[in-house]
Amino acid sequence: MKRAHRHLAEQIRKALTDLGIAEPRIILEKPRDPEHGDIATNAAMVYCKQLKLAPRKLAEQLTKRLALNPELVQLAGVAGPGFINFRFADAYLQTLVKQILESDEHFGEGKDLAGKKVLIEFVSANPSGPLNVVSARAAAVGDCLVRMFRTLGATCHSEFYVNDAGNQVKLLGDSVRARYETLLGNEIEIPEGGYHGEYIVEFAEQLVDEEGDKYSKLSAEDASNTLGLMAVERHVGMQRNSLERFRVHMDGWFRESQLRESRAEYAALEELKQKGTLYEKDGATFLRTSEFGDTQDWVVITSEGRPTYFLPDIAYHLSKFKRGYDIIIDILGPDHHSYLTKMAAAMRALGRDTEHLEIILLQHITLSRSGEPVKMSKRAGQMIEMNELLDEVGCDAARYFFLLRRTTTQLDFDIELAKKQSDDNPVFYVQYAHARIQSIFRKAEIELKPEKADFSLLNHPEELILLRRLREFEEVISDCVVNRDPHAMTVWLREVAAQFHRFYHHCRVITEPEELSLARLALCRATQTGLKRGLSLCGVNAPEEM
RNA sequence: GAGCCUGUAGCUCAGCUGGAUAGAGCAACGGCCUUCUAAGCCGUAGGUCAUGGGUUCGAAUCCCAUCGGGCUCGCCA
Repeated sequence: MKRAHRHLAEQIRKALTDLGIAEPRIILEKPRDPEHGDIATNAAMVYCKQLKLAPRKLAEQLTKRLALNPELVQLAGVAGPGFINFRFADAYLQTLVKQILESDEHFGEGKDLAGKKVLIEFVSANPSGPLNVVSARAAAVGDCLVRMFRTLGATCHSEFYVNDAGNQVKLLGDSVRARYETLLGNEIEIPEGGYHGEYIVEFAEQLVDEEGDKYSKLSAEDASNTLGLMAVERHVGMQRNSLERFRVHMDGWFRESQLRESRAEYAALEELKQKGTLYEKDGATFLRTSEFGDTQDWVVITSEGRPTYFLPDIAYHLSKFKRGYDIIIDILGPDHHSYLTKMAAAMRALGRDTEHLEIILLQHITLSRSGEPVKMSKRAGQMIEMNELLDEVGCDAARYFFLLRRTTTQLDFDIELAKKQSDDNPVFYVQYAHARIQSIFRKAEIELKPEKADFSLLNHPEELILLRRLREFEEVISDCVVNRDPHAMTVWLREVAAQFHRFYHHCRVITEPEELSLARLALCRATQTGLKRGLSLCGVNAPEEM
């Protein structure tokens, strides 16, 4: 669907070469003002100095040398400081309908990243409780990126890292045991830094109901260990369920405990030692991260001889490198920004090429109701669970809202707006366009026969604008993947929906003559395919009725 | 003190790998339903792109400084 662009680039390159420019770099862009055309090149401004010509003069000379295929693009003139503008041929745009109908559910698929292996790690919440809304944005963004990478042909693996080892599991076990014993009449305090959530109480109640005082008979340490591991499994299960409900499937659940069983963290430590990047100070072992781009060194083994969390994390990332991915992406919260330089430094210390390691710092969300902020505090246990959000606004609205902003900006999620079934709710606006198209098909008593349709009848300005939008779909996917940010898809969806509504208003679909109806029905189907595919990349349903 | 993100219309934000007269959605105001879903469409109004410098043919976009907002700087995870 880039035939016109390829053709233009080729012609401009040839013209520049003829004028004596060796290996010119051609930039084609979309003019901001559609009046100027569909495609523009700044080639004349870039190369005018080299050829000692005024930019407009060079532009004139270039246009004379272009042998354009009128079925694809037409010259729209030289304008401004020296832009050369082009316009798509109507015939070219009209053939897109046929292409989209033929691609159908594969519309947008490409091969740009064929053969590439990509790993995206996201959410990776601690198994200390159910998922809360803080993880939901990462789930939505991460999953969309996975879908988009795959659409461009990459092999993409989604992964959740489970911190099911170390100190916090002990704290979790102690917290469960405290609740459990208290229920049995033997009051025990929840330890400092322990977990106070209601879900711990529920778990303890369940244990008492089903297994009585079984765990009281164990030593305190054994009971804590056992209960801690049981709680971890329970929470991982809850988290998996929440994610599946959110239409997020993780291909892998990487367990820290397994890393530790194979003593991978010590293997990594040994490797660091061999590279001469470790040193002892005050009884602790430090990694010289400052020599590899960080502002300071970090402890990997405490003076008590325990690994810090950093060491297994290094081992985990080393495993990512060893698994042979071309692109490794971590999606983390903004509070982990120090992690970026820290982990990259550690990988460099191990001689790894960190060009392949990318960390997306996804900014926080705030919740509000009709503009009033909703207070959330992890400490005070006022954290809203992901399931509660899904209960209240549903999966479609939740996923779409989390994609509405760039990953680098904070996002305010208005719960009341997400629930509203009206035009100020962006997800309904787009879904409505899709449903509206379906209702046309319900009404039309003509069978869609694209092979017989005469697409040259689609020459109303609103039809041609709609076609221009649909043509952009592949570019939008590509932009999202390149920028590692799916939000542009929501912008495109809104624009396609808006243009469809405009078309709908100006052009009657079910009409006379029948040839025109057929062509317009085909355009409707193509639009519907675009909306459906775009929504699907966002993980949002495209309803046929609303 | 050091670092990361951010500042564009009344509100929420696009545009940021430099291009032409800075856009959209809400909210406001005025129109459009005997016709395929009015959950829609059309129009009006709304701007010191935080501020000051720099880079160049050209800066909301890149660089520097200043100011405002959010976050982080542990031998916790």
